[in-house]
Amino acid sequence: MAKGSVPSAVINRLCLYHRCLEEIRGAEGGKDKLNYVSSSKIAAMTGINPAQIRKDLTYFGEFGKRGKGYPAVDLLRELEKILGLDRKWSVIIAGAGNLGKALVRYKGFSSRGFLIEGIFDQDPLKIGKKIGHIFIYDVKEMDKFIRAKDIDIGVLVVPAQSAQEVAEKMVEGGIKAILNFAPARIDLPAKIRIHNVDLSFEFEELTYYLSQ
Amino acid sequence: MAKGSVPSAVINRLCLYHRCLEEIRGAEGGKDKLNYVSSSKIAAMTGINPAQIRKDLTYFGEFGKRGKGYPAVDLLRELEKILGLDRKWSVIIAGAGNLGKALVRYKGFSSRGFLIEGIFDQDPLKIGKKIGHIFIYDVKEMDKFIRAKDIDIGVLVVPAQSAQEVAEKMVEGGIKAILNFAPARIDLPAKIRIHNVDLSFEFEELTYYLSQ
DNA sequence: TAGATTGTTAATCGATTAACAATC
DNA sequence: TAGATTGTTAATCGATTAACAATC
Repeated sequence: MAKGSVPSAVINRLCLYHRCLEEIRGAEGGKDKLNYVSSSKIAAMTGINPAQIRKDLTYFGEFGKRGKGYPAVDLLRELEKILGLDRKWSVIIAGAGNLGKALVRYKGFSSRGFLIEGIFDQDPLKIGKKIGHIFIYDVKEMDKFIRAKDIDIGVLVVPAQSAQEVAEKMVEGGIKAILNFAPARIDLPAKIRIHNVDLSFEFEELTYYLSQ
Repeated sequence: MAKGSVPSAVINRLCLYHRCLEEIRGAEGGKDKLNYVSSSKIAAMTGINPAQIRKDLTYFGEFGKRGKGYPAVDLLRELEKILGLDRKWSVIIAGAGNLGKALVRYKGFSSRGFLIEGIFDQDPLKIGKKIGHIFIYDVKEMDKFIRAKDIDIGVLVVPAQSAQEVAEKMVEGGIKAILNFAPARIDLPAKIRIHNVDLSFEFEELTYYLSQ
C-alpha cells in the first residue's frame, strides 16, 4: 500500500490525524458530507507542522485537492483503511490479573474492530471463570485456541519472568502480533510484530523531568 | 545536571540501561561489587548501538574507565539519581474505573518510590470506598488534597470528555506532572509536564503492520 | 607493554520543515 | 482571474554511528 518503508513516527501521527478527523465528524454531526479540511486546520488541532501532515499522507496516496484541502470523510475512510481499522481483529489476552481485567473492559476495544475471544491464565482458581462475558482458559490450551480461532493479536499482561515463555506459546499457535505490557524484553522470530508498552518507563521519564 | 538539553529518546534509553543493570545485579546476586560492565555488553543485552550508549551517558558525566568499562553498581546508582529514582514521589489517581484500579495495584509502583496517596472519582457510589488500602475521595476535593499533601504526579484515567477539566483541577492544586491515559489531547500551561499513554494508538499501530 | 574500552569527533543517515510550482 | 492549498523539492536540522586518540 505505502510506497517504500514508512517511519513508525508517521504511523503514530496517522493515528492522531484519524482521531482528529473523527472529532471533526462528530462536531459537524455528519451533515455536510463534502466538507474539506486543510493541512493547516489539522495542524492547528494536533500541533503537527502542516508540511509534515501533507508529507505523511503522500506516503499512501494523493488524497487532497489543491486550493481546497482534503475531503474530510474520504480522508477519514482512507486512514481507516491504512491503519487496518476497516475490519475486525481477533485478540486474546494472556494474564487475568488487574491489568488484564482492565483491558478486557477497555472501551477503546469494542468501539474499534477488536474482538476479545479469550483470556488465558495458569491459576486454577481463575480458569473457568469469566471477566465480563469473556471466559478464562488454561494457558496450556492457548496455542490450540489461537490456531483454531485464527487469532491475530496477543496481549501479554503476565509477570516479567513468564513473558518470554508465554510469548513463545503464542507464536507456536501462529499469532501474528503481540502487544507486550510485561516489563521484559522478548526475543521472537522477526516476522512476529511486537510492541512494548512499558508503564514503569512512563513514570521514570516523568520523574526524570521533575528532577531537573 | 545534564549539559544542555537531552533528547527524550535518550531518557527512554536510560530507563532501558537502568533495567539492564538491575538485571545484571540480580544475576550476580550482588556479590562482586566492583564488576565492570562494558558498553558492548549493555549493547548485546539491549540491542542499542554501543557508541549510542556511551554518548547517552556522557550527557550526564564520565562514568566509565577506559580499558575497563563502567563500574556496574555505581552506574546503576548514577542512573537512579538521573532518573529521579533515588527518592519518593507522591501520586494521585483520578478515575476509579478498571484501569485506575489496575494502576493502584500495579507492582511497578511500590517497588519504585511511587506512593499512591489517594484516588479521586465523581461517582458517589465509589467515594468513601477503598481500592486495596487506598481511599477514594470526591474529585471536588482533589485540588485541596494535592496542595495539602504536596502531590507530585497525577495520573489521569478518566473518560476523554472530562480529561481536560480534571487535568485543570490538578493544575489548580499545584500538580507538577500528569500521566494521561485518557484518549484526549490536553492543553495546560507549559510548565506542567504531560505524558500521554494512548492504548488505542498501540493497537492501531499494530493493525497497520498486520494490514501490510 | 599489549589489549581493551572509553569519551569524542567527524561522517552519515534520516526526519522535519520552508519554499514554491502546480492547480483547484 | 485571484486566492488558497496541495504535492514535492531542496534546505535544514538533529540523531545515529563509525572511527580513533586517549588511557586504563
